[in-house]
Amino acid sequence: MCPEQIRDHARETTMSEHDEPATYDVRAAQDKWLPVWDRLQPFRADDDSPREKKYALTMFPYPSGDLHMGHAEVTALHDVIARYWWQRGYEVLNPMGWDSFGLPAENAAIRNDEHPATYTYANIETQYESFRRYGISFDWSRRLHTSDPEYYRWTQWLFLKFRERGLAYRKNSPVNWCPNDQTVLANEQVVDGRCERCGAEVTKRELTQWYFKITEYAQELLDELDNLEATWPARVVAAQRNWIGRSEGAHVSFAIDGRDEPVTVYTTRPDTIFGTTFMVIAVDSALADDLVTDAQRPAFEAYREEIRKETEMERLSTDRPKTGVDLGVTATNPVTAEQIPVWATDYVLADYGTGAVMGVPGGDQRDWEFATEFGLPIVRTTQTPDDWEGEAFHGEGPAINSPAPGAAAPLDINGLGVADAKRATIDFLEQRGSGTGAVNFRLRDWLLSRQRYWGVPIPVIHCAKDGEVAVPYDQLPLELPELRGADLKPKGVSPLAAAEDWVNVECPTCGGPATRDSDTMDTFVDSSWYFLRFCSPGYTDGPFDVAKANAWMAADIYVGGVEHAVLHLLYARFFTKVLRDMGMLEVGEPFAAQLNQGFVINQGKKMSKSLGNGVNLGDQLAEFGVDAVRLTLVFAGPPEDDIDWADMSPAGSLRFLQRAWRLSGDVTSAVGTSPEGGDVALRRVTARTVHDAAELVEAYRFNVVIARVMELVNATRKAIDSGSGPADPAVREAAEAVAVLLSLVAPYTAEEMWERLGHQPTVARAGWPAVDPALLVEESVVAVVQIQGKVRARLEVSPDISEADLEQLALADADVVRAIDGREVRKVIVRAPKLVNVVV
RNA sequence: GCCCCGGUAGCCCAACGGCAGAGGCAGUGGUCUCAAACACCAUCCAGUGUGGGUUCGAAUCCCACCCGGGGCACCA
Repeated sequence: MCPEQIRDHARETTMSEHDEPATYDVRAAQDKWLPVWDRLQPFRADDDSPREKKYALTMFPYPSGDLHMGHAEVTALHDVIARYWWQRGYEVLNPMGWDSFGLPAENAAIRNDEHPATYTYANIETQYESFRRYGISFDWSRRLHTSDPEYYRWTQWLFLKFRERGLAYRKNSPVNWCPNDQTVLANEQVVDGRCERCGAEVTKRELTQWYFKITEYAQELLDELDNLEATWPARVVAAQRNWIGRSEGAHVSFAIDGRDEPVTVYTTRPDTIFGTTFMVIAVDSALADDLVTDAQRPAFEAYREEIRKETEMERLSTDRPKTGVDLGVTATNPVTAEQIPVWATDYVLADYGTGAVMGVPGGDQRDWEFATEFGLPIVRTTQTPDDWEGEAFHGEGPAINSPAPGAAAPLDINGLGVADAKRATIDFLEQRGSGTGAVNFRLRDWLLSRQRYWGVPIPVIHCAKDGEVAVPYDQLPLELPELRGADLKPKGVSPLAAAEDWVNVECPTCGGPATRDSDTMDTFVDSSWYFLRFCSPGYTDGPFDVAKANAWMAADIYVGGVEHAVLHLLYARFFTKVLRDMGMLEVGEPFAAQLNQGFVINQGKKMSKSLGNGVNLGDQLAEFGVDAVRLTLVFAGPPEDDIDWADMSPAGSLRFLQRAWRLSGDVTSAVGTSPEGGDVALRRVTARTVHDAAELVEAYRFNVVIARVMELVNATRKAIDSGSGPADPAVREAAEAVAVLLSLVAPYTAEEMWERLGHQPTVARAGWPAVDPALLVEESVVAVVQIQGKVRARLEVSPDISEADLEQLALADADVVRAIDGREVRKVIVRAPKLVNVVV
């Protein structure tokens, strides 16, 4: 298609014979209503409103370039809910801001030899203008940016408060390192051994870093998911449960030959302890280093060196042979008193449990492979099923060899099922003082230090004499030094460390020479509390006004991408719980309900530059207008499903909007005319549509709402053209309902309709149409008569017909009599007023 | 391997355990036009992934399997 042939749908205005425009000018409408809305400020949330409050939250974006299809989809869906609440008479808080710290700005700054703020704030302005034209009902007076000093001042304040409570601490440990971005990564940011952001293979480094003690809240974070199950997407709840990864088992102490301290292992299967034929320790743990004998040290260190060179990718591949080194010491099985060898290996993780595991090859496949590799004995402790052909068996079955036949042991669990055997073993260990029941979590503490510039400086000073010293609260915000371009190039240490004027300071305690912490915070810290700041964005006496936060929180809906299922959502939940424990919040969960939108894809594939299948939002908006694009995204299907743009028809959406708009021009009755006495059939459709639309919006079934509005438009069109005519007050009632319902998704079209119907702006605050309950009851319904489940007749009956009357009527019907054909009626099921089923 | 979600016309999607179709896209036929595009009007189209079960009656509930999407995974 050559460019001249591309039709300009949005601008097109055709005239009918009566000089009555058949379509309205989409672009002119956009230009016309934006200033009106600016003047009316219909979506400004009033903290002191007597109306019931609703908090409609959608994930704030990172300012990279202009808005794209993904932003368009999530905000269009979100806006249906926010605008619906306004129409229903709630006071709605619907704020927006930017998550404006982060790596892309820093990389752009290096590329262009400029300050990251230049890129950041230019993009924010671009996105802000696009959002405005896109007509989302945001309260712009509450706009915030996490990179503003007046915002990150409070991020630093919260960090210091967390630190005072022992929830922010430094420790030295092997951490995930992205060699490309030259910074550490949280566990959550490593996906399949690669950096979530850039895809580089992640390696390990031994570093001293800041952590948030999220593990202290692991149990509560898990427990509260039960209460969120009804209102959060199942996949998010499942993902968080998986990530927290609670397991129940026992700590068991093994005495070590020639060492005072025993070694404690964590196991989920204490009942298999009789099958423990060796012990394995994480090779990269301090414990392994401590246990190894002088004779074995050279072999151990060589092995450890070999392992350190591996990337995460290599370590995670499960199909390679097991490796390890004998540490040269022996441990004593506390139940059998047997001496077993102690090995170091890389298949045991240093930072989970105790970093040491009892090797039970009969019950654990990894141990089986290790035992096979090194010729260690294998003892089964659970009876395998008759048809078992596998190796290690971890299923249900009676305990065997516990103890082995003929062997003497102070404990005997033979014959017990797994659960009973576990309990008996733990009881025994507890009595002996060599073990205890224990719970473990997969969740690790949250590594928050980043060796980059464009983030929140960690407000701590390191002094040779006083150690870690907090920057005094009255010196916050601790602002970033002015660095740009080449200063920001990744060097493996934070660029802040090289800013000598900034990093060298006097110790606040002793006045001696000291240095600032040169790392910045993970940007997930910024987004863990922004929804609280929105409740009082200008507040200067704390991160937020406690009374206002308590008035608005929790958010009644949080709309956003499922890619944040564990990261952001888990961190935000953690922050909320800590703030509650600090007495600053009443709620312990930030998001009462949640909705995840799907992706916008094209031709069955994710949009990408390399595939060349990207759909540009700006082009779509220019061609079809804001309303048609929004309508297309909302109508496409259930919100959580992916939308394939190739299957969609924004032109069809625009056609529908024009059809709807045309109704408003056809209405001839005066504004304010009572619908009483209007065509009852149409009034019923209107009432039913308005009534059902409310339920459908609340169930997030926006696509069905649109379908129902289309039906209403069709019914109204018919009434005008071939029914009661344009002067019927029922037609006005219907057209006005269409305008209000459309205001949830097509604000410009709805406003045009509302004006043409003789009303003042803005339709967005017109209020939900009143529904006469009498109109929801049908005058007559069609009852279906089935013979053997097949429909044989239809009867028009009153909706409140009795079952007996309906049965009688059905059996008397000529078609029914013919269908029964003299056979004996064995049973008649009657479901008045809809159905009769005759069984013969 | 374990756990979640989903399979309905050519396509996107509807359907309190009760007539499989609400809406849209595409298609087809008309109206308009010198002709076409746009627009408008009309119309065609499946028995619900497979196999069992429960029920008077199953797209819907239960079981198994297949396919697709997602989460966790050397976490002891």
